[in-house]
Amino acid sequence: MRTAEKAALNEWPDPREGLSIGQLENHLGYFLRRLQIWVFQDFIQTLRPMKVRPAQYSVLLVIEANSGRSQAAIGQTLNIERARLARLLHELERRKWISRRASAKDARSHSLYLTKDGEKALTRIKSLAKQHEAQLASFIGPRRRQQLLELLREFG
Amino acid sequence: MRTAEKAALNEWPDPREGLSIGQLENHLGYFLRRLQIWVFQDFIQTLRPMKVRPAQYSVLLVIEANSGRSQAAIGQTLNIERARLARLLHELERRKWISRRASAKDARSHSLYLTKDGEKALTRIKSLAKQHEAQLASFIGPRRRQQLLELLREFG
DNA sequence: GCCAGAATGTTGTCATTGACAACAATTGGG
DNA sequence: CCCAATTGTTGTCAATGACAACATTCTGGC
Repeated sequence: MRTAEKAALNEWPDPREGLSIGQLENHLGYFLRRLQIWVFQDFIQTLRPMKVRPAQYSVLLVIEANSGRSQAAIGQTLNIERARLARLLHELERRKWISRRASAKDARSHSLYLTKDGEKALTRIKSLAKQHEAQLASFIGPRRRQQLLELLREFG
Repeated sequence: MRTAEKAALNEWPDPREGLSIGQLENHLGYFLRRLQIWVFQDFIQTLRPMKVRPAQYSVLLVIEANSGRSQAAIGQTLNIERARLARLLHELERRKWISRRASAKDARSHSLYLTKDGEKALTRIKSLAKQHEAQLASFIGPRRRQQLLELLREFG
């Protein structure tokens, strides 16, 4: 029997801290969350010079890739609720990284754009994000990172 | 070029909502978080009859697997901060699922045990958790679930 | 063209979570 | 014995998700 199978059947107490995690061993959500927390904390640390958090970063990238779209469209793409996105955008606007113009087609909605400042900031931000992704690769192994990415990408 | 590679290079706009997620396509953390949110929401929904949330569930399983250990030990195992764990345990104690006794060895610490009620509840809870895990497998595919579990387990 | 219902963005509120600090009681090393 | 560290508790703050109410605007059926 291989190592992974033994662990899956929980034949060993996990030696870490001397405590076993019991049947958590078989819950994908547990491990998913642990890694996700590690990744986000590393992201936040690495991007600290620009004071950008993951949600803000995702909004900036989606605006960059879809210039002029509405808040509703951005929010649906990222699964960010209207109210929360409105407040996120206020902050990005306060920092002069994005601008919102009244849409020509629909007076209810705002078209979102990166400003020149925003583009400049995003260049630096992407460079830090790249560094973060490299740290992640070195933590979990570049090959495993790639495998995980491919397995997960199909549910975006 | 294969589909995954095309997507990785962002040659297509993602047709969902008509918007592209831009360079998020290459961020493991983004996909990790999306799936993690799906998993936790399904867990919370499925366990609603018992009103148990993921953190509570993980604490119950670890106490079950490590009867009599201290809050500090449980907290370190699950990466739950002291203050938060204290409040989690108050709630579980209020529901009469766990008991805390003064430790014989160290008067500062509390030994944690499941009560009879707790064991009974945990049986039902585990059955719902099993149902949740089956739903997850049918959502992402049993094979992919197993692959992800094995890839992630090495960082518990 | 008109009106009811839907969509859009804004603001307010609430519950959960993570992080941190302060504190009392207790332990352990020197 | 004394001082630093540990344990558990409580309080506070910031970030987040969820939800409701609201004004404005659009859309579809008539």
